[in-house]
Amino acid sequence: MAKITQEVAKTIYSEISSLFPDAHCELNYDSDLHLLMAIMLSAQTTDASVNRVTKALFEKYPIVTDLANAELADIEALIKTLGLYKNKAKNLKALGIKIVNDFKGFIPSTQDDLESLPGVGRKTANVYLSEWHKIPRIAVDTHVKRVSYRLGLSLESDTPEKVEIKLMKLFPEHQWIEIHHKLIFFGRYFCKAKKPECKQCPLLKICKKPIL
DNA sequence: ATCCCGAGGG
DNA sequence: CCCTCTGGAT
Repeated sequence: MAKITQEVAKTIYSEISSLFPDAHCELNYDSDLHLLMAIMLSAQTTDASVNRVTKALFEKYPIVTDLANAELADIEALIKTLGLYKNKAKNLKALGIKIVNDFKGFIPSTQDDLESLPGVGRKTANVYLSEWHKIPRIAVDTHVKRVSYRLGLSLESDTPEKVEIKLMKLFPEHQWIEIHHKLIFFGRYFCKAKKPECKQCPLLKICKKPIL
């Protein structure tokens, strides 16, 4: 039973690798702080929308003390075109203050410390750790969750953390960082929520929920 | 379980 | 109009 699933995982890896050989993080950033900010802003929002506001945001707040001293209204104005912008603005400033006060101005590098920051949960911490520190993680977002369910790797009722654990058992650790990006690209551009490209999908035979 | 919450696509 | 987009806090 578990053996069969491992074979399936191998097929999935090979097929989506062919579709998206160079899947990668599509958020723009130029420092660890700015990466963390961009990931936080990307909640329930497309990366393209985030990239549209971060250029000006990063110019106004180059380092963490700038963010800690920011006027809330200024941050809000800069990210107003994003969903959930009031929460995100409040969290950004509070995150800056906490990093200055509790972490000597350095972005923390452990899961627990990252998740202690306002607006940073498991998913955001996972993305940050794998993207900046290259620590193997599989962040489960809406795309990964949907694709995993459709391909029969997880249940629809599974929490993101459960999906994450199942995927970590399925794929070897050295593939975690890239499989995360490949699943994202596959979900974003191919196995889309609304109009998935099922007719041309190389994984149609595996899929539990084909829409034809 | 519910709230937050704008842009883009269909 | 409706749904979706790399969620987190209460």
